Amino acid sequence: MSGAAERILDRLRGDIVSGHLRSGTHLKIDYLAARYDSSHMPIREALRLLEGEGLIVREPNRGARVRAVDPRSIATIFEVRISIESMLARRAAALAAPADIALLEDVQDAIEARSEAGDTEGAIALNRRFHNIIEDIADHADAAAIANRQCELLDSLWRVYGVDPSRLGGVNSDHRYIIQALRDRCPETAAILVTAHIIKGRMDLVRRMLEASAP
Amino acid sequence: MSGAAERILDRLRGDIVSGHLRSGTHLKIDYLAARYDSSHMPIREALRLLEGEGLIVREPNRGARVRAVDPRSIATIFEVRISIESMLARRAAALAAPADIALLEDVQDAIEARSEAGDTEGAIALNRRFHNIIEDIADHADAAAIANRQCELLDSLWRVYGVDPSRLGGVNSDHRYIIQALRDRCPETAAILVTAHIIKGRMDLVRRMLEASAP
DNA sequence: CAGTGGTCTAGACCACACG
DNA sequence: GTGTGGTCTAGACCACTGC
Repeated sequence: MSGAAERILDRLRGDIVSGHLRSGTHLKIDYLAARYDSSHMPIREALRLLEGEGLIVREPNRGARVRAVDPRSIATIFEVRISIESMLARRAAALAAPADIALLEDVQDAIEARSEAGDTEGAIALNRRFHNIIEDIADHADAAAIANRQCELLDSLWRVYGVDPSRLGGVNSDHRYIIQALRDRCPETAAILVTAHIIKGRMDLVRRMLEASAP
Repeated sequence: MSGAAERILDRLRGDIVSGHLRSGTHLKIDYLAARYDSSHMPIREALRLLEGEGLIVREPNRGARVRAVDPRSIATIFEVRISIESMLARRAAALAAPADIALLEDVQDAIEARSEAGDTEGAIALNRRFHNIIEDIADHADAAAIANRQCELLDSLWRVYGVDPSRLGGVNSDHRYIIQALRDRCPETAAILVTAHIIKGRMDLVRRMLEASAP
């Protein structure tokens, strides 16, 4: 990969979540093409992807504007994520085989090892893998694609606002309970646990954002 | 609108849901460009939209193939729709104002008038409007966009397999109960009613598909 | 009417898949 | 290596917005 569109995407996303481009800013195609030294098409592609992540809004014949990255709009983005991921958890609980459970436990062991070693970055990467495995078990590529589209945005936000290390303990506890719900084949339990897990992530992220804006 | 991409999209979707293009068929860009007398870009655009509707699958560097339009894959598409629309119903119940309820009742009156007059086509169009109003009340454009993306596909399927007129009575009954749940501000009730409403639509559609494939 | 967004053409180019 | 998908350039064109 690593085409022009992807490069533009990363730089634009960085400029938006870091606050360098204020919310409401009109993103003009010609300006962006000149700024990033490319033609129209990669710009359109990048804007399309940013719209999918919820970072900009596009109105027909009126172009793209930067969307507010505030707790309120973040909440609506999380709501989509919760709807999809709780459904995936329900499916995963119905479909999980013993080998899937064993794989999840191995990954969770690794996450906790990294946590205790203070390797937050490594723990975050494995955490992503943990949730991808559940999506694989659920065997629903369409829904997983919708859920994952927003992870790029969330990762950017965590990168800007930082992860509170005290958060890791609760995450690991949640994961163990989720694994058990999958092993016990309890779809509703798994859905509720995953929903709570995501909501707690939202609460932590919003708290970090508020702390950063009013120090 | 009415650009080349949209024209290609409609023709491709028609060829797929009507069975003219069998599931698994490899859709080659050059071939489609020649067939529809256009260049690469509108083809890519149409394929991108069809992927969003769930009618084709695309693998990196391997191109697009027609996805099976059978009851099983239809079920997974409906699952996304249920996740999103039940969430929207929950929001709508919390946000609905008296004026919103009055509008819904007006539209529902019109739907029933068309139903009794035998104007199935008109009833279907107003039915779409009914659900769009609920999405507006829910005030969540992102989620509504995801839900609506699949309506084109479902409309095409209903058009091919036909609507059983006996279905209309149940639909109208469901709508009246949904309106009441919104008026009473019962989020969970509204969510359950909408979920059941969509599931019943899926069951009716699948039955029509099975009847058509084994006459 | 000017500015802008959106789409399209025609063709070049690279990466990957498959034989 | 050939075919194909995917991306990109450069520029033309039309539709719509808003002065």
